Amino acid sequence: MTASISDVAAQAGVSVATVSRALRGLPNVAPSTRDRVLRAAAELEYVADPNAARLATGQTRAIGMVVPLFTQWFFTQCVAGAEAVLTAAGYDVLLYNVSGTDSRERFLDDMPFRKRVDGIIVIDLPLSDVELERLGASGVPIVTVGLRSERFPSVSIDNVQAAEEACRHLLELGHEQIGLISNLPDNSLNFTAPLERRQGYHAALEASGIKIRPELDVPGNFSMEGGAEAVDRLLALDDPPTAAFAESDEMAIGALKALRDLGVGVPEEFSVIGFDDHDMAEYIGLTTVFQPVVAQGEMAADLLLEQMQSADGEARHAPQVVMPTRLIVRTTTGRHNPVREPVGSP
Amino acid sequence: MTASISDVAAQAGVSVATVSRALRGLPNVAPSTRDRVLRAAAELEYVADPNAARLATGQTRAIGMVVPLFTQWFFTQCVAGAEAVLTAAGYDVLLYNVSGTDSRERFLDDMPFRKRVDGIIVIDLPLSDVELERLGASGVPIVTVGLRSERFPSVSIDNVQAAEEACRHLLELGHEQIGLISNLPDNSLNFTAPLERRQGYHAALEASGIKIRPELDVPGNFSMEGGAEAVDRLLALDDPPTAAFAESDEMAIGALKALRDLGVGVPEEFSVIGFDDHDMAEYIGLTTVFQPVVAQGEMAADLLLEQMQSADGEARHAPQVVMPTRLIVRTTTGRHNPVREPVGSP
DNA sequence: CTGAAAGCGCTTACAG
DNA sequence: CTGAAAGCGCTTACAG
Repeated sequence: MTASISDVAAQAGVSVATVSRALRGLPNVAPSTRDRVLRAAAELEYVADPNAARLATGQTRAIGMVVPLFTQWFFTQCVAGAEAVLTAAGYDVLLYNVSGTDSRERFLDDMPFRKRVDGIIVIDLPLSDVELERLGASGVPIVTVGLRSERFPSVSIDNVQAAEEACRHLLELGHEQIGLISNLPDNSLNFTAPLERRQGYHAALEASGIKIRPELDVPGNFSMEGGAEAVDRLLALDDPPTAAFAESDEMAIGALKALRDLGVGVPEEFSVIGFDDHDMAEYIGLTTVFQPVVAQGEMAADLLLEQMQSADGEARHAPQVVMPTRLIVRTTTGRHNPVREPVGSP
Repeated sequence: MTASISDVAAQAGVSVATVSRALRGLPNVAPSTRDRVLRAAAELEYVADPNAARLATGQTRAIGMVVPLFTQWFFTQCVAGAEAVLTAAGYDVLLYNVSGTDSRERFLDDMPFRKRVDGIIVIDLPLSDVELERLGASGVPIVTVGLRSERFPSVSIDNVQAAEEACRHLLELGHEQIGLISNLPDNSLNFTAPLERRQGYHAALEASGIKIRPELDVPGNFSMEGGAEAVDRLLALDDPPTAAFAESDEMAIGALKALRDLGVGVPEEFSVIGFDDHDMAEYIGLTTVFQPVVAQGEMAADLLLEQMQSADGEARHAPQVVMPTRLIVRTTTGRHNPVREPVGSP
């Protein structure tokens, strides 16, 4: 029903080989025959069947983006960045939404991207060494974002240092009891970001000679709801903190809501700092640490394209790109102000 | 390098036809040979090349999602909904990000999805009748979300009525001068939602016998930034409104920020209502009108799957699903309170 | 500069 | 229940 290459060949009075060459802009086609072919193709509204081309060449001209839970802000932004450069380079982009531990297992077992794409970008999926090895054995070029490994090129940020900077900001404002709002209690998916950010939190406190109180480390599930619950928990403590570092802006926003509901003034009575610089952070006045998200996606796509070029042949080197972060102070953090202490206390 | 069907056939000692049947679970394969084939496939880590299957069957088992600007909340949620049902049904999902008028033209001209997918879901891309006809002529099943037409199945909401309800809420609170924060000044992409929501705004005011003041209708670009600018504009008016209806929550959030910066109390001095029930609306206390976004995506996927079933054959009927919305009152709207009027004025 | 032909890896009547 | 063979629509040496 729809035109194939032989229809075009017939219409133009040439062979299919010539049509193929002419349409793809290959050299060694007489200008006049190229014209004839182009005209015939246009008349027939011909589009080449990519599947036939894929079969013949072994290249799919498609790449897969694997993300856990792509409705989260970080992932959508990152995918958008990658998508833009991939599309510009003429690639189709396939979405693999790998959320939950079972779909994760299935993905790793089946590796459904094989023979479907020329490469994949894995965003923030934590992978053990043997899992990395398995993926690598599939033969498809991979770049990871968030996760660093020797095995594949990656793009990420320095979570430890960024988190440390966030906490130092709180310390400099005079806070000593600082809550940490982190991931799920079990971190069943084993994300690395929470681990590293926690490490930065510890480093900052220790550098200030402040004792770590484990009860100040509460789960926030990387969601707004979780952030709100975390605050409830922190403020129910006997000796509650005066500030909190939330490992994502979404959790910070949840925290802010809980504080509002509780009637706790921000930042007069409690300071909150987030992580990401979510689009909304500016509008909410949230102090946070900025990370370039779209740019990480773009960079990942660049790395993948590059890696696919040199896929066969020369020794693989796997560049590890670390992008800069920076503290952005807005209005949810302020000086520690022991207004609630009994007047006249030491 | 990677195993093909004939490798499996050799390993199992059967023909490729039998391998094909066995692996796809077709009937008429002896249990013992099926076992043998399965074992051989597992040993060789065989995966069928989908491109070959596509070529042979003419079915791609892939569907395309075309979205303008998918970093916006609405689109990501909607895509997530559709993606989940499509993936569950065994389809690959391709992303077509059609943002900007030029990429829109290119998309409509080339229809790059032809021969690549079995169907597409078009989210909120406004299309003229001739454009719809062109898309339809491509022969690929289509369902639209947001846009209603006789031509294709669609899922949408009643924007007019929903917007009317939002404005009625403001009117019932005593507001008479109500700003409308809408799309771009030119609406160059010709989205239908802003048109319909504006219509609802007009209807509500007219029903209350309130005169429409065109200067209260300001562009907000469906972004937070635009929402903030819109408020600046409204409050610079000689006779400023006391409330505003923003056609999206993102614009409403921008508006809220501008009001905060201006030191205008919400809702004591100014009320704001949004549209969408964005994930964050609850956390911000934003009064808004809820629309089911993920569910619209899911429904679109269901309709598409259904439509693809009956693609050839019986007369096409194009169901138009309209999903319910509802007002959610939170804390950004309140009674009109003419506190700023000079005391003792009539 | 151009064409005939093989081949990519599947699926699917058609026979048996 | 199974196999031989044609065919899907391209690309790519190989000849000329």
